[in-house]
Amino acid sequence: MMKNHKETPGFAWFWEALDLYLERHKLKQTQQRKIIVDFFLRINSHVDAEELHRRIRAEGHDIGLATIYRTLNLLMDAGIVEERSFQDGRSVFEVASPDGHHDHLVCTECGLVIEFENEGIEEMQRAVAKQYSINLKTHRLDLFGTCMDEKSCLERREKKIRG
Amino acid sequence: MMKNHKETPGFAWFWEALDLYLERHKLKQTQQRKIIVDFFLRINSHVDAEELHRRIRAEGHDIGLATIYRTLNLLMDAGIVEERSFQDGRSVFEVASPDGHHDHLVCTECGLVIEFENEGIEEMQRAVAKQYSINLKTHRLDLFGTCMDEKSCLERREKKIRG
DNA sequence: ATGGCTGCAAAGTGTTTGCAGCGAT
DNA sequence: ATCGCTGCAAACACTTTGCAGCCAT
Repeated sequence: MMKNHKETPGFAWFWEALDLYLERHKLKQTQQRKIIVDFFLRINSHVDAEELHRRIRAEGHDIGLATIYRTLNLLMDAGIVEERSFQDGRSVFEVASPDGHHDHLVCTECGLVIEFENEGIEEMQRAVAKQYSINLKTHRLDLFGTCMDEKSCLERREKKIRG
Repeated sequence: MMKNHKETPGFAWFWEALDLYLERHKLKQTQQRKIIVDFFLRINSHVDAEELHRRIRAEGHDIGLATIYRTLNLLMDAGIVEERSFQDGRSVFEVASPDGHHDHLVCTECGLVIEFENEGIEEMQRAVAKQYSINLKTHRLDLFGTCMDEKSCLERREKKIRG
């Protein structure tokens, strides 16, 4: 059973939601899915499909990139993963927060992503939409800048280059 | 000379900026560029490269899609056009507003794009960035919803389907 | 006549899909 | 024994690039 995973503490709800989704849709629990989800949760930050694939292969698992994409899409269908596109072309994926929407601060130097919520901004967005006669459904707010802490920023950048 | 265009009133500054850029970079003023810019300015809303190409061909001009892309990239290098990506995959282009940044309201039904500025939101963004120790450089805010005026929304949708 | 520009086709991205065989139920 | 799942390669959609000839300067 997928329920007997040993990794990714704190994400029991995620595994349970996945189990439920698979069961309801008569889908199967495979080794590949288990591994992909495990790695995804352990990284637990905004990863793209190829990065995830690379890390999984790096530990000796022979899983195809297509399967990574298929699994991420399945997790999105299950509503427990969300897709974002910060820099053009590449999508990154994150665990969906069950308690609502958040926006992102992205460091353009080191790639650090910080999630934040700000009710004040959201309220002003609703006002703007109303002003222009639009029924606001969703929004996307990304703030781009650079880390004030240059030391840790540089470290992250180097770590990324080294792979 | 490109200066002697008869179309796109109100965009003299755009043509002048383009002339200046071409001159400074020892680039040439060609028929194709003239036509592409003319169509782009006349559409004067958020178009993607293929849509622009389609409209230009529809009026009998034999210009390649690659040239459309190359010209749009040139206009971006010149700083008078900006690229946006609302719905994934496709980039849309708009005339850069010389007087600063603006954000977008997008109708997910008819594709209508409304530009707006809101200093209050921008100020709160700066506060958020500071709070998380990020030097804010730029941001991207897109509000997605549907038109309250369903009639004109439907009209735009139908017009789009008819081509 | 020089050297940038064009159209075409080919190559490049990131992502999806068809298929034959594999594996979970 | 089903029937979903996987890896692979091919297909996709959007964009860029190499090339031989064209055209603005």
